[in-house]
Amino acid sequence: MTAPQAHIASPAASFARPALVREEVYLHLRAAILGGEYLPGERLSEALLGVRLGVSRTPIREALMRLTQDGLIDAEANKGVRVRRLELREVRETYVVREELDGLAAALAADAHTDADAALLKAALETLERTPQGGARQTPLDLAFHRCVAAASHNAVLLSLCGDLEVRVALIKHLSPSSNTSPQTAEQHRAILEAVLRRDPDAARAAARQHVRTFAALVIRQMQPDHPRLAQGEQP
Amino acid sequence: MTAPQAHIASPAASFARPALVREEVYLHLRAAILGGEYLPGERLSEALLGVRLGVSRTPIREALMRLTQDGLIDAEANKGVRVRRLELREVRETYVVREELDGLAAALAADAHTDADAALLKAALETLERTPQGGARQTPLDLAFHRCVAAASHNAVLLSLCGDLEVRVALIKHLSPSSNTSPQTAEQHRAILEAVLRRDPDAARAAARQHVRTFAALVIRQMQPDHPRLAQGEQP
DNA sequence: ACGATCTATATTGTATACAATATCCATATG
DNA sequence: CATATGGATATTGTATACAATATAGATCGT
Repeated sequence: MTAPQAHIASPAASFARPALVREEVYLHLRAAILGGEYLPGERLSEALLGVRLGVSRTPIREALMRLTQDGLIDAEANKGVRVRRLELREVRETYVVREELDGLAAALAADAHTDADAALLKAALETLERTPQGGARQTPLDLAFHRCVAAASHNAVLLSLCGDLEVRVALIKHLSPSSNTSPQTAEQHRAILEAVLRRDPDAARAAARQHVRTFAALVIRQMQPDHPRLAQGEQP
Repeated sequence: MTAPQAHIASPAASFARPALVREEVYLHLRAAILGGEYLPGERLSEALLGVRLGVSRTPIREALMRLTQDGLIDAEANKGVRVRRLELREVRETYVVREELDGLAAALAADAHTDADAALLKAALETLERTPQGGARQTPLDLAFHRCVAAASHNAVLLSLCGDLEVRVALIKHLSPSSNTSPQTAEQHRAILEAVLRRDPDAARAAARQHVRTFAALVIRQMQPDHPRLAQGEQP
């Protein structure tokens, strides 16, 4: 292709950062998968995606490889890739680790946060609380708050890991959007924020861990095979 | 290239699993970087690597992207990749997280390990203890022991994360190979093993965390700018 | 009718060709 | 002499071509 494709970047291609086709493809596919546009088990053909996005197979392949390492798709040699089907076991394992890492992040944030971090945290939580519950709009704001906490830890490695774990679980979040609307969620967020602001690492860690546990229980309950929301039929 | 290249797989190309060129290239480059064959800051040209390994640029590029996500190399758009230069800050941050994750792994292993895990753990530690100290041969055995602990946790997500973190720090391990030979290392390994075997999660966690702290202190000390071993001159 | 094998098709894996960007060195200019 | 500028060179980014493997359907045999 010679002419740059116009239909990848959704909001504004005007001052788009990437300029690298593979980057745009990666972001596009990631959003599409996490948004439930492609369902677990669905096969992603390189050629088809190339035609659909108006680019050659090369950047498609490179984006698919990144997504594979992200854990969003499964790749089999000579057989292409499929959107990953998260098993209950993996979700459970992920939350066990997240409880530890989010707890660490909150504890570190309590020690290390700056005034700027504090302002960001307060702003993130206020935005979140002002948003009506239950909508799909709440999920990204919830993620933003947790990312702010991780960022306030001033530990880039930890921040990166928390993000990776979050993305994986987000694979099934769009199937259980009601997780955010638990009545306990709001006050737990407050508890985390307050412990961090008062520079109490132990309380911050405990609050963050409790929050992860609550959240995990909700998500996992909805993943039970008999739960109405996703009695997802296996598609071979 | 039409003829399959023979000089990538070092030990035995006879029953090599990959069969995918990009996989072989990935493993080869990873080992080379971790082995210190390519030094931090060194530029890796796709064309040159392709010629050197006897393959085209395509699998090289794909391997380099994986290594980028692994954190072993830095990629800049239109400017290629360089072997990552680990900063003291990142090493410190990594060990803070590792202390938490290795501790968790040990605690879970104490709860969840099977008889087979126990046998593997004992074997790994015995092999490690029988190996003369100080040699480069000890590093992989040390890693193997820790991987056994993580595996005994029966948490695949955690195992994967521990591996990722380990690989990153291994970037500078070859510059400070003496870290393994600390007199405390051996007894700390024993302490972890025994706590796990007696199914004492708290003790296992404490032992693992202490071990990471000890190890981190050694590595970080050797990274100080004035330390003789690596007063590595910046190469622009 | 059922199963196996073989062939046609489609898809992935690798190689190469072309385009765009960066790098470097020589030259010119203040 | 230092700095800016221009073009030649090299390297990366993308597209396409070719090879190898897998998939599906048809044909043949029992």
